[in-house]
Amino acid sequence: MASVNRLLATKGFDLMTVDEVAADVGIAKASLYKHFASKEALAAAAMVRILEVALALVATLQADNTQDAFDKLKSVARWALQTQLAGEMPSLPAQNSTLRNALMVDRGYVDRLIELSDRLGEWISAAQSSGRLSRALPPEVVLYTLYARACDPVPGVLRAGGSYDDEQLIEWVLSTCFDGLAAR
Amino acid sequence: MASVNRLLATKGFDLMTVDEVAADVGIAKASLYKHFASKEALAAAAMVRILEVALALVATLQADNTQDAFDKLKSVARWALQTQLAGEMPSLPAQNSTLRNALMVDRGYVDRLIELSDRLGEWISAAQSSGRLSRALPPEVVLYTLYARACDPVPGVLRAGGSYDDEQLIEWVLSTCFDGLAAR
DNA sequence: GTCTATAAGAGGATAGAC
DNA sequence: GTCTATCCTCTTATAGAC
Repeated sequence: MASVNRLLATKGFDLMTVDEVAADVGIAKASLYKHFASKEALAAAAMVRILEVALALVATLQADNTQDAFDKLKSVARWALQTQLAGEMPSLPAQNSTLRNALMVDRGYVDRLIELSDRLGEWISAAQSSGRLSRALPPEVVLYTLYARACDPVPGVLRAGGSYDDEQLIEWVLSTCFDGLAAR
Repeated sequence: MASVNRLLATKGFDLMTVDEVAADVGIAKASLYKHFASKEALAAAAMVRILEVALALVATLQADNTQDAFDKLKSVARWALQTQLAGEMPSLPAQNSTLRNALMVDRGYVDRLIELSDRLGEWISAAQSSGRLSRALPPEVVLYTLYARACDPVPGVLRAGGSYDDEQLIEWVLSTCFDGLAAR
């Protein structure tokens, strides 16, 4: 799973080959196919794994009284960016690819994605009510934006081209996301 | 080129097959290879074409005295989102793939990308000086963020899932980009 | 559960006629 | 410039022994 997540993060689903995964794990490809029915199933398992981690983080944050809903959303976004820079955030396909279809019929994946969306949705509503999150945006728009930013290519590009440390870089990307490009 | 741009936009480079392009154009695959040396060259030509359009837009905006630098950046972003929703914005690969390497040695592509970046960079500096664009962000971060938003998957997802018209949807995405998710 | 070997097919690219 | 036919490599997936 760790190998798959890393390869999925760096190359994406289509460019990741099962041979590569097998080589990285150190077993034969046929052995891998004894555990996973297909390449899609392999990727789906990796996606489920990262969703589990996300759900665990959300559960921890829910018990935290020192942060309000807005801060919690930001904490989740920060974790996503950190995970992405660590090469552990599989980049999911936007609309294309066979993977998308395979994931959408995978109960384990869909159920967890819905659960995560529900939890985040509650925080979005709360943060809009409290006035910290923009009320001009439909909750749907906020949710999809957060999902998209979790796979944002910007941190990777900045790290590759730049002389900034990861900490600084993540704060800037978080700022573009929550504060926007315009001055405040 | 139009076919390639559309296919590149919907499926991405890796999932787009030369057979598909040929079929879409209505000629044999071998005929296509008489005009373009490789699949990479085909995609590069499409990328150059969209960069040309972008540069033309920038040139037009430069002559416009009714908008300041900040507004011009926003206009470019709006055009990018419209083009993307029209299925004419090829989605470039972030860091992975053979395409990236092929593009980076393609003089026609690199020269135009640098020119575009220079033009946008001037507006970014000006907009920061005038105080409309955040001074807390390095110009580099702003530029990469704008490029990334031009290929943002959010508008496509929102359109697929939603009952909003394109106009409204683009304004929301522009808002998340320039104003951020946080309330102002 | 792991392996070697191989099937099956997709897809990039080319040969060579017209 | 366009076509048909073909090559060849890469990749997913399976057969079957140990």
